[in-house]
Amino acid sequence: MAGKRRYEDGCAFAQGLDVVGERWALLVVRELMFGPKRFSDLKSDLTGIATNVLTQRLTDLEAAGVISRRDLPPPTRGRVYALTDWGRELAPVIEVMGRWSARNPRLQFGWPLSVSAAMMSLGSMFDPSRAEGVEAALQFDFGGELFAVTVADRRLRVDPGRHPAPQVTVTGDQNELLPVLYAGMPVAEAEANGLAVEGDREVLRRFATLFPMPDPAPLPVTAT
Amino acid sequence: MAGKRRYEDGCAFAQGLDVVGERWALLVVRELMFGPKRFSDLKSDLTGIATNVLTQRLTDLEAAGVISRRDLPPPTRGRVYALTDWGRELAPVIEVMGRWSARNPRLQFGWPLSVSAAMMSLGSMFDPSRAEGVEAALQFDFGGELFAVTVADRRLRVDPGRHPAPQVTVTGDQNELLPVLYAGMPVAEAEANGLAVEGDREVLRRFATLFPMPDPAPLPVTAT
DNA sequence: CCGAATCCTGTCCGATACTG
DNA sequence: CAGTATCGGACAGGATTCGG
Repeated sequence: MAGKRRYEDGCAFAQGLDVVGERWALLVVRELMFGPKRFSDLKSDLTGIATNVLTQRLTDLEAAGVISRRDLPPPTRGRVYALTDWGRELAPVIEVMGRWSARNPRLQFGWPLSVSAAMMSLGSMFDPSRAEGVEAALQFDFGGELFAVTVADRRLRVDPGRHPAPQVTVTGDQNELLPVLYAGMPVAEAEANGLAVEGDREVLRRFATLFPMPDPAPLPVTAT
Repeated sequence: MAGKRRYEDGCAFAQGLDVVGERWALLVVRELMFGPKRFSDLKSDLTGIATNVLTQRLTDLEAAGVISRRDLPPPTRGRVYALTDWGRELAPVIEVMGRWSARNPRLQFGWPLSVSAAMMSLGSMFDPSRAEGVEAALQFDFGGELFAVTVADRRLRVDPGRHPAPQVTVTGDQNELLPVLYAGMPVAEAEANGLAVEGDREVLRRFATLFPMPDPAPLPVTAT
């Protein structure tokens, strides 16, 4: 419940911060972006979140209309949390802010990304102007979570589930793939690191050129 | 300073939240979007912020490279805070999130908007598809803060300062103009409320059709 | 075992008073 | 004008416990 600390500001943006501006809230949304999850999945994907905080966020986000909870039918007992249509419309917010954050001069590359974070980052970093004439159909399998990724008509699609006709299939840990996309690591090196690539490696290599990293912003002139 | 509570998440988006995800941070950025401001201006435009919190945010945002502080040359004693180039790139983040928030089913219209909030909302709500063939040149004067607003080539520009050749000039309180843009209030009614309109009222009337309000998202099925 | 409620502790926020 | 000092209270973080 909570005493609901709010900005009393007529600005819709500020009222949006009242809904999803609290700590962890947008990360919960990010984790649900590709489909419903259970409490324990959220807890393990959001490393560091406390159970009571997660409970609180789920309660608040449901009350606001951003997510909904559903009880699973037997035999799979349990409940899952899913974005509402309105909640799913936060995807551009996450993508645009992710793109801004890519210029963070203090960006850290050491920490791992969750599967959802890695897949959302594709939409953030995709550059349509580089996709002229590119057609690609990829399937990713990150520990059993499948994604169908398609580039066509200068657009990128990232859908949960199996791809009907992939040209290349990538299986392994998402954190082994990301250096190929964002740091120019050769595909062969990622394979040596444990990533399994089946099919047309050239499609993956070409795909990896569509996600340019922007230059980092300047650090402040720390007069400390 | 401070023990800097951080998500230790490799996701650039999450690291962006580490920079501008704290309470009030993005509202400070919003207030600086059209030019530098002094501490006391920020304090009065952000109704409800405590001075120590504002100090803390300005310190943190400067350390992160989002804003910079400059001491004014004599005779105007004092210092001002300005966005860095990287900080200015947060404009799309605020606009996209503002657009999402416009569908908030609990959106409150009672509270006033600051001048910067009102001007940022134009960029959020502008619909290019409605601006086909529209050319408009407006000047707004909100208590001495001037803005040059231009629609041309299906694009909207909102710049601080005087417009070189306005077709219509609006003077008064920004909160008297907004119902004309977002709630279909007739220009004449806003004038009766105290807004001063000089020049071609038809330009303003046409301008007001470019900012459609989306349907609110459904409220959750409160099964309390 | 999953989802959540309940401690307790530490940090951050909010409001006001005060100072260079 | 531009902050600092102070303090109560709200919220986050972590561990433990409870109910289905």
